[in-house]
Amino acid sequence: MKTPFEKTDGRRASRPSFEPLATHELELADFFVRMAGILGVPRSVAEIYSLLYISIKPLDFDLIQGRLGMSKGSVSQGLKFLRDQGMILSVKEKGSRRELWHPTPSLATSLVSLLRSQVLPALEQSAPALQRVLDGVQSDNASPEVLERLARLKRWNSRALELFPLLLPPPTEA
Amino acid sequence: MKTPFEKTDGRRASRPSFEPLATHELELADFFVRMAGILGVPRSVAEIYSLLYISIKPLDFDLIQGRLGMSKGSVSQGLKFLRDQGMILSVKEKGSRRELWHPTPSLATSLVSLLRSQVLPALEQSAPALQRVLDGVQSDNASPEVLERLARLKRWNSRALELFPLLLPPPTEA
DNA sequence: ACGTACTTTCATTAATTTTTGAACCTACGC
DNA sequence: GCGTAGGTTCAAAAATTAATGAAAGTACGT
Repeated sequence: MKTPFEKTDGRRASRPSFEPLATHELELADFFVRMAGILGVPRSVAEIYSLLYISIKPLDFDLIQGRLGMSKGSVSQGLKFLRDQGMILSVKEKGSRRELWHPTPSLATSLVSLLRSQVLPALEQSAPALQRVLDGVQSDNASPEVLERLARLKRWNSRALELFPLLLPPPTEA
Repeated sequence: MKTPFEKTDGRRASRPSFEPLATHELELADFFVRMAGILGVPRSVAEIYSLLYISIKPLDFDLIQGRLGMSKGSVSQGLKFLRDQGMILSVKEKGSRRELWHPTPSLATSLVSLLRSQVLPALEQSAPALQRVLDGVQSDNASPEVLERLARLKRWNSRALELFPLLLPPPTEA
């Protein structure tokens, strides 16, 4: 029987201990947490990304969990989110089934995909809705001012919808 | 003595009744709520703005509260938020101390101010933090790759910080 | 200058979001 | 093929954020 993480003093098999985060690691995490907050991404996800971002080598599940002191569930969900957004990639050492995670080369691309996934659906749903609002107002108590406001809103929405695919091409790259 | 809102049946002075929202009003509210959600602005605030946006004339506190069916506190805080962001303005009919609210002419300007208030503080705090992270990593276990990543991050941050005031001039206009 | 119409404040409650962890998969190395 | 390392799920708990409303200002019309 194998004790998975033998302490170096050899006294007893126990849960492995991980380095607590260093000052600069905490500070980078802060940065990512703040930025993520603006986009409504939970702190745990930002912390995971931050750790991978500042790490020399790809990191495995247990190390992430251990160093950040978070639950298995959070690590699993956080990695899933980052993976789905194309923000991280995994490699495997051969002979091990364990995945090792590292950030994708382009953070820019990642952020763009994140924005896209947040904003595009809202824009898309809005186009027909705004038209219906315009119709509703017209049959109602139409005032030139309000009509103009709403028309402008609709124009914006259309333009944004056209521009988006140009600025932020859908996932096609490594 | 004046009963401010006499019911039409004339039986008793009671709390006034307000029109429930029409379909197109609900739909516009939906739109604003969704957009606001992206920026982390609470639903109640978006609803208030939406109502003012689709209204022909400036609206008073009680009408907003009544038609949206929300508490005094929420209306007060919502109006405060929108006012602070420069998204709404008030007028007064003379002889009344009641404020009547309407959206500022430029929604573009408003949104920009909103973004500014969310993003700028984060960017500002980050600049020195990122420098400290770089220093920390250098003294630590410096790897060219990680250094490059962090340097790039810092460059981004600086550029964003420079660009922001150009794109989004601080509140100076009507 | 008073009284009250109108608004704000803020402690409490409600709603929502995030995290946890134990049970449950699943596929790989043996 | 079996046993388990490695990971996922998801219902429940914890944390965070938003809404409420009674009490407390404030300033305006008289």
